[in-house]
Amino acid sequence: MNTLFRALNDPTRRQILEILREGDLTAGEIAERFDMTKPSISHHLDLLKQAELVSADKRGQFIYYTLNTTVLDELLSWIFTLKNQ
Amino acid sequence: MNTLFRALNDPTRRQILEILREGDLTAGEIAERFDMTKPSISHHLDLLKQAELVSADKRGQFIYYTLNTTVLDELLSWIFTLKNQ
DNA sequence: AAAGTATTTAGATAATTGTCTAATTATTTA
DNA sequence: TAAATAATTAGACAATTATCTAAATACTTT
Repeated sequence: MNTLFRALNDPTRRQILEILREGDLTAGEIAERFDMTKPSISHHLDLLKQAELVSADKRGQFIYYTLNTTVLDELLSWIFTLKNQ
Repeated sequence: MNTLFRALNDPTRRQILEILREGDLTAGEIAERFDMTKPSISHHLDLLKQAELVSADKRGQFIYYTLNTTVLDELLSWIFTLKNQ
């Protein structure tokens, strides 16, 4: 849970997840959408990957990133427990 | 959302929320349950209050803290949107 | 009013985090 | 094989955060 919350605790990373909801993108395509250097985006992608919120798939020269929402189920049930629901 | 995620991004604060799920407690009672000084707990309570995850109710010399899960609804719908559900 | 209890505020410090530039690795194409 | 392209890794730096001790505020009880 710690890694998950840490990953979610940044607006850029949350926006990356929202963008990936529309479909897979390469690291470069993701970086294009932000006013930030590629190494910075690469670092954010790494944290998202650590939390298993995205998976990286290398195809030739490119690395495609895919949203992975499975790990959010754990978060959902934590919230529901808090809400006694 | 930023304040909410920031508040949730700490194991002590998440544990405070879990404890308050069982019922309201004073700041001192909360602090007793942690191996941490009262000022540190007070600081954590302040961040939870900023995120509106708890509310503070002063009764005489004591301040009772109450869990407030309403703000979690926003988080739930953000997660559901990500999951396309 | 003074002493005691509950809690917060202030200020300091070490650790973590987000960002950058420069360098490196890996792949493709001329 | 050399040059170009995609992406990461390394290293530095400023900002933020978690924690502590000491001091201040607020209320209660004697």
